[in-house]
Order: sequence, then C-alpha cells, then structure tokens
Amino acid sequence: MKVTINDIAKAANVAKSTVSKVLNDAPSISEATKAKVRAVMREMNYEPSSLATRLAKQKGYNVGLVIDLSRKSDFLNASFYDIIGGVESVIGPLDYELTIGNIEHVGRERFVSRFVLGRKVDGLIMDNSILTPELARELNELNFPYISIGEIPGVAPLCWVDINNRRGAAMLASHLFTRGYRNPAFIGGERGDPMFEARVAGFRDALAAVESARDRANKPGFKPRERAAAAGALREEEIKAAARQKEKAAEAGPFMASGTVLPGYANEANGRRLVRELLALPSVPDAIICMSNLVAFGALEELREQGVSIPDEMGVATFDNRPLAPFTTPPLTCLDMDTFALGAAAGEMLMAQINGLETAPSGRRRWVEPELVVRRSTEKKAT
Amino acid sequence: MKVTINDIAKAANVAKSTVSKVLNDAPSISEATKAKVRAVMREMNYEPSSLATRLAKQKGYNVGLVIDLSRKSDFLNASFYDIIGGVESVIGPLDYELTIGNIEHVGRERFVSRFVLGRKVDGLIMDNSILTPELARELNELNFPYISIGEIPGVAPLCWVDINNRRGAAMLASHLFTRGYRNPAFIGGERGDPMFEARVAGFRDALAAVESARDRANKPGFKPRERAAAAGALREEEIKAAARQKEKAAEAGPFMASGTVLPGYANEANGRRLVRELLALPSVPDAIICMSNLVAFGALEELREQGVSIPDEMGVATFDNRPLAPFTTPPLTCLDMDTFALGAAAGEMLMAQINGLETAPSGRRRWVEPELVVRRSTEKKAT
DNA sequence: TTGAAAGCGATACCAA
DNA sequence: TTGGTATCGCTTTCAA
Repeated sequence: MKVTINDIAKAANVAKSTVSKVLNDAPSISEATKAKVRAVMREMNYEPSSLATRLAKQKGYNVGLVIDLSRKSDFLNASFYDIIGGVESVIGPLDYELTIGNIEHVGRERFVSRFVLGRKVDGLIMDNSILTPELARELNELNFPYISIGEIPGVAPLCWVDINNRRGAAMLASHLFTRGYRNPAFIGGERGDPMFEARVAGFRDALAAVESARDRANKPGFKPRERAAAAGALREEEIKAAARQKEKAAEAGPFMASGTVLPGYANEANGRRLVRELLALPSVPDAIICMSNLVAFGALEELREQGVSIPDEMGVATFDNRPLAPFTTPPLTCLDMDTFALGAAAGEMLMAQINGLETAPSGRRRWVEPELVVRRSTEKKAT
Repeated sequence: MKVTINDIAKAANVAKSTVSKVLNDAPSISEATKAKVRAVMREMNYEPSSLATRLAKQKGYNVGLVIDLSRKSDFLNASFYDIIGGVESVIGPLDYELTIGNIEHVGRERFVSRFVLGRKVDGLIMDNSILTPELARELNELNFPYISIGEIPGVAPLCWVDINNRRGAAMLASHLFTRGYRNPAFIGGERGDPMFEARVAGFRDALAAVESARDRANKPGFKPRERAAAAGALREEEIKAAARQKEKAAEAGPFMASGTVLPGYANEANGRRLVRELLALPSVPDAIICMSNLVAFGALEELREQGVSIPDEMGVATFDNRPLAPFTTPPLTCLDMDTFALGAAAGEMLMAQINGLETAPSGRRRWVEPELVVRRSTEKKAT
C-alpha cells in the first residue's frame, strides 16, 4: 500500500541508509546514485513518513499554539486568523508545523506533561491569559522554549511579543491634543489587566508631556523635546504636538486635562454607562479614548442620544480597527494593530529559541507598533 | 534527561512490554503490577512519547485543517476561531490533534504528498476554495478521509458540511413577506460561487411559494401548505407566511415580486453601486437581501444618502450576524450562522470516516441551519 | 562512496 | 499474567 524507505532501497538496489542519505542530500553520496535513487522515489511516489523521521531525529518540527476556547476574547477572536497566519508565515518555510491545542480539554495541570514531556511540540506559543506565572516558572525549569502573546510583567526570564499598548495610548491622546481637544478621558478596561494598565500609562505619558509643555511655556530656555521625551516614550510628532499645544494653551486659556480614567469591563453597555458618568463630571471631558470597539460603539450611541455632537463637542477615538471602527457613524479614529506581524514576531522568537540562537536579554521581548488611523470621529473644526 | 518506557521498565522491574500494557490499561495485567508500574511512572514524571506511539500504532491521531492564508475570505476570517473551536470540541476528547496547514507554502501539487502520503494526518478538513474537484478525486482514489467545509456540487462521493444557505435565503425572503414587503431583491455575490447560487435558489424558493399562494388565492380547495412545500424546502412558519401573504395580496392589490438578483463581488462599494442600480429600476424593490455584511453596510449608506428611509420605504436584511449587523443604523435583520456547529459537524463526520464507521450516503453531508435574527432594518410599519 | 547494524520509543504477537 | 522480540520507518555511527 504505502511505500517506505525499504521499498525504495530494494527498487534502487541500494541500502536503506543510502536512501536516507539521499533524502537528506548528504554530500558523501555521489551525484549518480542520488539521481538514480531520486528517480525511483519519484516513480514510486515516495514520501517519507514524517512520524518516523521525527522520532529518529528526536525533533518534533512542530510548535503548539495553545488557546483557551472556552474564553472568548474579542481581540483574539477577531485576529486569530491573522495571528495564525503570521506564525505560519515564519515557521512554515522552516518546515515546522503548527498544532492547535485547546487547554479546555487538556486541563491546566496535565497540560505541561502532555505537550512538553510528551514531546508533541518543540515550542509553545500562548497568550497571557493562559501563561500563568506558575506555568512560566515550570517551563523555565524544564528549559522549554515558549513565547507569550501579551506581556507578563514580573516573571523574569520570559519571552513575549505584544502590541505596544503604552505607545499606542500615547499616540491616541497626542492625536487628540493635536486636533485641539484639551481634556481627554479614557474609558473601559479592567484594573489589573496588563493591557489596560499599559494603555492608561500611555495615556498619562501624553498628558504629562502636554502639561510639561504648558508649564514651561513662558520660561526661558524651554526645550519641549527633552521635556517630553523625559516624560514618556514619545515620538517626534507627538512632541511637536505638545509644543503646538503649548501655543494653543496660551491663546485658549488654562489647560485643564484632568486625565479622567473610568475602568469597566469592555462592552457596549459599559461604553454607554461610562459616557453618562463622564457627562456628569464637574469638568466634562471634550474627548474620549475607548478601550475597545464595543466600548466605543456604546459611547457613540449614548452621545448621540444625549445630543452631544461628534466630533465637535466630543472627540472619540478607540483601540482596534476591527471589527467596527470603519463602519460607525461617524467612523472612528483608531489604532490599528498589525496582528499578523504579532504572530510573525512570536514565530520568529520561538524559532530563535528552539534553534538555540541565544537571545540577548534585549531580544527577549518584541513590540509591534500600532498605527494611527484618523477618521471623522476626531475631526474637530479648527478653533 | 527525558524518561522513556525503558526507564520505567527497569525501575519497576518489569518488561517494557508490560509497561506498555499498563499504559494501555490491558486487562491481562494484574491490578497489583498496574498499581506498581503506575506508581513508578508518576514518581518519575513519565509521559509516553506521542511520536513513538503513533509510529508504532501506525496512526497519526492528527487531523489537518488546511487553509489558504493568502486568500482573505471575510467569512472564514471572522469565523475561523469558532470553526477551530468546533472541530477541536469533537476531536480533542478523542485525543486527536489539530494541525493547521497553510496551502500557500506547501503548494497545491505537493500538498497531497506531504500531508497524505507523508502520513502527517489521518484526515483533512478544508474549505471548498481549496478542495478542487481534482483534489477530491485524488483523495478519493487514495481512499483518504476528508471533509469539505462548504458544499461542492458535482463531485460524487464527497463529504461536506455547510450552512444551509438555500434555506437561509428562503427564511430571509419569507420574513420580508411576512413583514409586508412585497418586492424583495437580492444583491451581492458572484455567479458560479456555490454559496451565491444556493442563496439565490433559496430566494427563488420563497418567491415561488408566495406567488403560488397568490395565484391560488381565490380558487376553491386551495391548500397553501402542500403548494408551498412543493415549491421548495420551506418550513412551516414560512408556509404560514405565504398563506398570510395571500390575504395581504387580496387587500393590497396585485403582488409584484420581480425577484431581481444583482450579483457583484461582495464589498461595500458594490453594495452602494447595486443599490443605485436597484433604485433606477422600473419597478423599484421595497426590500433588499444582501450577500454579506459589507454589502449591507454599503447599501445602508447609499440608501441614507439617497434619502430612502429604512425600514419603511426599504427593508434591508443580510447574511451573517458578524461583524456588523448588530451595530449598523438601523441594526440589521440577519441570518446568524452557527460556525462553531459547522466546525463540530466537520469534526464528527471526519472522525466517523477515520474510524471506518461506514457513513450511509445520507450521512455524507450535513447542513447547519441558520437562525433568523430580526432587528429594526425590517420593521416596516403595519400597512 | 556505500552498506550493515544499532537505535529512536513505543506496540503487538507469541511463548513461557 | 508476564516477558522476549520483532516491528513501525527513518537516522546515524562505523566498517568496508
């Protein structure tokens, strides 16, 4: 039925070890026999058994992508295809396979044994909701290669890739300032969630940069660049924005960003609720940064119902381009995340680990930079 | 470093064949030795090598899900996570793994050899854009188990699972009639695409049922049920709808459904364009069924710009609930597809094939029934 | 440059 | 109820 290395050896009148060498293109085999053997292989439609190869080579050529199918993360859900695509794009050409593991059925405890000790895979990729600090420690002890999608602060020798959420939030806030908004708020997300914390931190970075610009506005020897750079990881455009904001502040009176942050599970209902809270504040913000598309959608709805005009009275910006940002009324200014690149980065780091390319400490984490997509929801008329 | 069956045998003072039997819980082994061996295994943290097991058993315990990452199907993209979840939910508990294969890197020709002859997997799941008739024939010849997601008309002994698109379209159209719309059109989709053809067929089923109801309206012995059932695969509610429509027709004058179908690649721009075409028709439809969310979104935009009120002057319904239907203005009536169930069905059929459960011809295809979700876009005021 | 034989880590059949 | 041994299909020394 199925043709094996022995069949080829017999048919080609050589030893099976010779066939094996031809398979691996060993330099010790003459071109003549190589050609002969290859001809036979082609003729008999031979394909080596990957199982046998992997057993003999003691290498799985397989990486595991572990997911928790019981938990429906909006983000993962929408970008899963892209992440897989990214991972595949780097491991595929290296002849590695991708197997999907569902932690739901395996169980958190038996998980390590099954995948790692059972040598099903040579490396693991998982998101930070699965990769608990304990699991990380266990894998570290076993010296087993793995990558986390999403940062995990605290666990020491850990490799991760993540969207640069902190910079992203700063970009969003800075964009709002550039557009003339003066008091942005941040809504949605849960305390303790690393992604939320990173974004809030970025939000504060931008506020600090702008405030610092204002404070120094009239002092001699003011250097907005250095100031802003010191306040957080800001880019040149953002620093320029801060400088411009400085001038605006002079014209438009005191700068009042209160930096309101209202957490809440990121769904539509909370988007609405948090906007109501915002509108009841003593100093009502004039712009909102939303944790997710759903929050933003809820916010948009509520603002419409309350008769608040977007973008003139209130600017709205959000994280993620998908699935809704281009399709709301008005379309939402947002941060587009390159999730394919995220997957590819994870794949690359994992391959580097597996193949023992010792990663310098700096190479142990990789940020994928988000991209600002400007749409009508923040197109404030020039004031 | 890693502990194997030999280590266990030595440590437990038994033959390795005995250990193997314990591993497989063979009845011939005494409880005493089982307990002893198991204790040793636990102590030594032993986990059998899946590679070795699979080689020895000559079974891969692995199914391949083949995708074409270069092609971005909106549908697959959005539901990929769910489909995977569905597949996993049935194969996981059976100790099968899921490996993702990207046909982009493998190449269409070398694909069969790699996956099938290379015995990487025991079965294949792929969508109908990958599973060409030639490939199907090849797999049939090899007697290799595979399932197509999405029907492929024509290829004889082929297993597939699919959303019941024909019934879905009929449900949508029938819903429109029930709501008092009288001349629905269908826009978007490409001729030759099985999904498009199936939906158009369902659309016509519903038209035929209603027309038949009208034709017989005043004749004695009219039996709407039998009539409608004969016209297409319609459900009871739909038949009732047809009957009600009959009465409406009597009050409201002649029934005029022209059954306009306007194909076009399913994107936003075509949604707009096709709506313009619709509005220029001699007999302008009063309702639209859209091939996809993007088409529907374009349609909504265009209608708004043209000042056509939804749902009063024009009803709009669409396929798919995701990603936009709940979030448009007005929210879209749609057909929600249970893609998790689709994946699960594919997994079940594949497992049945792999395990040689001879599937009766009737079991060779499985429809997943869509669900109608009614929203404001078709809430015509009672006339 | 080629071949023979010993693994890789399990399973499975046949004796004991 | 257990143990010995061939086997799965390929790789990898080590001799020839």
